[in-house]
Amino acid sequence: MRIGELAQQAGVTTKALRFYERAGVLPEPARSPSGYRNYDETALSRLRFIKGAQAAGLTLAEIVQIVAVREAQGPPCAHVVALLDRHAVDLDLRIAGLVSARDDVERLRERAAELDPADCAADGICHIIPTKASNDAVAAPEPG
Amino acid sequence: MRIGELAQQAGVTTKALRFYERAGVLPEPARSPSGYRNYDETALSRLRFIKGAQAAGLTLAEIVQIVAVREAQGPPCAHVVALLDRHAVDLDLRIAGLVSARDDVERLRERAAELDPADCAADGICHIIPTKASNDAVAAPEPG
DNA sequence: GTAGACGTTCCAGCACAGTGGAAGGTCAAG
DNA sequence: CTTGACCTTCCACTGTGCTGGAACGTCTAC
Repeated sequence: MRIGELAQQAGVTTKALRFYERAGVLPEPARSPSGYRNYDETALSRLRFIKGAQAAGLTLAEIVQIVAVREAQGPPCAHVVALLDRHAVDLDLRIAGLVSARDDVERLRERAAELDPADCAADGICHIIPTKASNDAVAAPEPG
Repeated sequence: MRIGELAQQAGVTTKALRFYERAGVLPEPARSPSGYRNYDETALSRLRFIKGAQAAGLTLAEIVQIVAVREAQGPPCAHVVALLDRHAVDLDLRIAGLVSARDDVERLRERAAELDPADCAADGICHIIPTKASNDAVAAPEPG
């Protein structure tokens, strides 16, 4: 199976396949005498695994790890669960960060509604955006 | 005011200051005869604005826009509000994406608890990760 | 024999906000 | 006069997952 055929069946580009090979997630295939890559069936199931793992949010580096564990010591399930756990924590952190950022933006928009553009001093560029001096006004909108 | 002094007062590195200048968020300062940058007071308030805008999640490119609008047509409040709106939408999208990814990971962990590593076939690498053929098992865990 | 559709390699770039380092100029103090 | 702290410029690199293109080889069909 040539690279273009595999690419089509797997729904990726040939560029991506060569990239996967260099990244170590896809094993180096056999070559024809003229140097063309010659893939077998296992390449397709490997690619399916890669896509599934990516859909689960794993990076290529992590997929390399999983494949290595599988090849070194059999079923990598424990490793995969640990990876998923770490990702869950990471996702929670990032979600919390984004939610907090979203809240900040919301507060800024409320602040904007109360301010008059005419009061906007030139050296502050825009009075909607709090500078360090007035930062606590955003962190605690209603101190009293 | 020399660059090191400004950097210290603003709480950034001199590298960052030169980077801001090249990015266009910080205006080019006057130079001493020997080529040293010579900042005035406005640089500090500009930096405070930059930090505030970054804290609000705006990119340097957007900050450049805001500054340009301010200098071209006065208070950029409407522009800033539009930017904040766009960021709110963007944040919502990204939060939704991450939450969905988090749910996927959670489902995968539940699936892992039900599976026995002994059943893990080699060509799938790890049966916790669903391949395309069994994808709907994850999308709809309880079809019936 | 030649056109065109494939294949190969390597190098560069994207977005983002900087950081690190090299090679050299400047300034104040001792 | 020299040391050391500071300044200047420019180029490369970080992380992530590819993509685009150049320059060239190969295979198939007409």
